[in-house]
Amino acid sequence: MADLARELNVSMTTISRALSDHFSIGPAMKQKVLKLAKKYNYQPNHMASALRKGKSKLLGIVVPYIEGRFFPSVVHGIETAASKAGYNVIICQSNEDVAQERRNLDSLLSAQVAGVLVSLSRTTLDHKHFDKLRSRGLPLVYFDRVVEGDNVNTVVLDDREGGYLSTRHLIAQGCRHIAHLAGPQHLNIYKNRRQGYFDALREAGLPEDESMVVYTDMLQEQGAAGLRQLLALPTPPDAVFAAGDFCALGAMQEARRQGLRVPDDVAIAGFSNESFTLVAEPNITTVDQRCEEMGQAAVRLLLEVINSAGAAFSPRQVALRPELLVRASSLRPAPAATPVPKKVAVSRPKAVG
Amino acid sequence: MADLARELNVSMTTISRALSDHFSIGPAMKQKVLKLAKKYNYQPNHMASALRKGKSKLLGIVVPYIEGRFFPSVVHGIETAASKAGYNVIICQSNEDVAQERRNLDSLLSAQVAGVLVSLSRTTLDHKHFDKLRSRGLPLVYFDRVVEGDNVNTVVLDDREGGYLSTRHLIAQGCRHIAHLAGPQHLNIYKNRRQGYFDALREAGLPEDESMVVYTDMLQEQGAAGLRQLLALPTPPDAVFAAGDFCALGAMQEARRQGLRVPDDVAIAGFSNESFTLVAEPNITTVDQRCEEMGQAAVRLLLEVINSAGAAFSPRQVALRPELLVRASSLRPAPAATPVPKKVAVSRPKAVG
DNA sequence: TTGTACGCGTTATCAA
DNA sequence: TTGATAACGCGTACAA
Repeated sequence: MADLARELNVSMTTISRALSDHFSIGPAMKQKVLKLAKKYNYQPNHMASALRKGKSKLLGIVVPYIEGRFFPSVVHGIETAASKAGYNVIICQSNEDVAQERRNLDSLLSAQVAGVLVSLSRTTLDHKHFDKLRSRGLPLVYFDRVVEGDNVNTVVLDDREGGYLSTRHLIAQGCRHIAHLAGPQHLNIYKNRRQGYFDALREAGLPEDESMVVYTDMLQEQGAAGLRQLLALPTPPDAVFAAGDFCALGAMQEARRQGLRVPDDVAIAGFSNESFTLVAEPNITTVDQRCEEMGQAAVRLLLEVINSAGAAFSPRQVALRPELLVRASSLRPAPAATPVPKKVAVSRPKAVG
Repeated sequence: MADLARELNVSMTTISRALSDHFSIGPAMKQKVLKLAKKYNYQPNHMASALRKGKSKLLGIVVPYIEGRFFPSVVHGIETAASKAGYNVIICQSNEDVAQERRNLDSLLSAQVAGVLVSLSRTTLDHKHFDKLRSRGLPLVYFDRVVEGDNVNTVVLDDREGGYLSTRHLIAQGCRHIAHLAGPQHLNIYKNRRQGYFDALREAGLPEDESMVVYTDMLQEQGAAGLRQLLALPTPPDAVFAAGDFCALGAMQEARRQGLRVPDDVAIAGFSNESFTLVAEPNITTVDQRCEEMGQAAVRLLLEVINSAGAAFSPRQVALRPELLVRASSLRPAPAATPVPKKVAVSRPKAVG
């Protein structure tokens, strides 16, 4: 600060230059300043700097909530990547409420963040409120729960591929009547998981039967109820692909209540790699969502947009490749009785960015 | 901004007063300004305001990491409470590393936060680096992993009480040889859980036997190894109180591998209310840590310090009351054979703030 | 009730 | 290579 300038009999300009590693500064002077700064343990005021430069080192995050396995892990990835790049993160929760989401955006706007990372609330149907960011030129990246289209920056798991891999695995285990416990179809993630399920069935020449699909909100009880409903069909399923682990757990518990063996009588696969999938008996087959990678990819993309400052940046959509984790709940005792059907066009994974 | 002032032919001062609800402002004028502000959707610049007033609306959080059940839930509570009070939160991870923790503090200092909430890293042995905050008059509250002493603000779970309740419950179930899987004793939480365990034994007139305590890092495998070690004793335990759920899970799995029935042959209780405790078979008895309440209490305390601005504030230590969740893993078929010993002095819960 | 003038800490611009 | 000056957006004495 001014103290340093006085003590060294130079101007504040010189101090500023020394500290910010400006090119026009003598190495000798620079060392002197830095040394004295240490001694007084000078702490730069990011606010003043941001105010002057119009650029802060803050990123905003808006998530529906910070709980469960997914969002905390993504936030973990975001914070790690941001911190590495010299940014701090401000975190906001929308509590699955659009109105709150709107307030979050205003709040971040006021905090002068350099960019925003968003995962949409469940009740967000239109996204006019994000135009406010656009009009201020604030870089924006959606992750996981995204706005669809090619004029936005997004980072998602390739959920279709996840559903595809999972269902294909069940087919390879010899299952021929595979049911699906689906989630709310207005969310891209559940829509795509269902699509992957159908893609795998079609590829294997199995019927795409809507009566084998039960729509739920992915709750544990709904998984149980869903399976009950499916078992009452003329041809009950010999496998279930659930779009979420809680739902899969509910189904598995219900199966055992009904005296069925898992995976022998009915194989089960979930989605999300919740920690309890390794605790349940039998361990539940699931799909890992690469939470941390998603956070890091989102930050990487956001920083690219920020650093492209002005230079027209064409929006990018990144899809991460999911990982199928095969566990006991879907592993038939006499495995691979049926060879894996060979891939055809429809099975190609989407481009991975 | 200036635009509004020009449009209304008044000074910026007037605008400022209208927006900040100053007392000396005409209601008519105030309405006009607010209306125009909406129209232009004016967004206050918190940085400029903070710079001018020397007070920001930002709180800093430093946690070891954002994963698992505990920290995300506390952060959830913190963000909720802070947001309600008009604050935003900046979150930092120390990754269990003191050096990183130090950098986090510098970072928050530079961001001009109004106060800091900290849960210490595992490798933090001294805490001189927090003096830097003190010397700048920055309010500081520790939570969960705290500095001990009465000259700091802390919010913790009453871990001693948790250990006590858990052990007392096992005794009431008729168990007489109760072992303890303990955690690193330099962390207050594990030290206190162990203390509660001993308190309950003493109260019931049972021997306090160090050979029944195995020290671990609370990992699942260590729980299994710990139980193996205990079962090799001349008088093997008929119950185990583990200071963490992962450890309890490992012990339970090991018990079943050895052909023992849980809880009949050995009863098991854990700590933390991890979500898998409800998935494991049998469900695991555990202690809920009131994560969200902890976050909210920490924010409440921090805001008190902030608002006491200058007025000498005497540090406070808050302890939250834990909740014992009794599940099948510790519930003997013929329960309450032994009456609960009556409480004596040592069993009194500590004051709850 | 309103306006004027200045300063918070930093940096960009221009001149030396 | 360095210095003087103004400005970022807002809030607050003080005067009107």
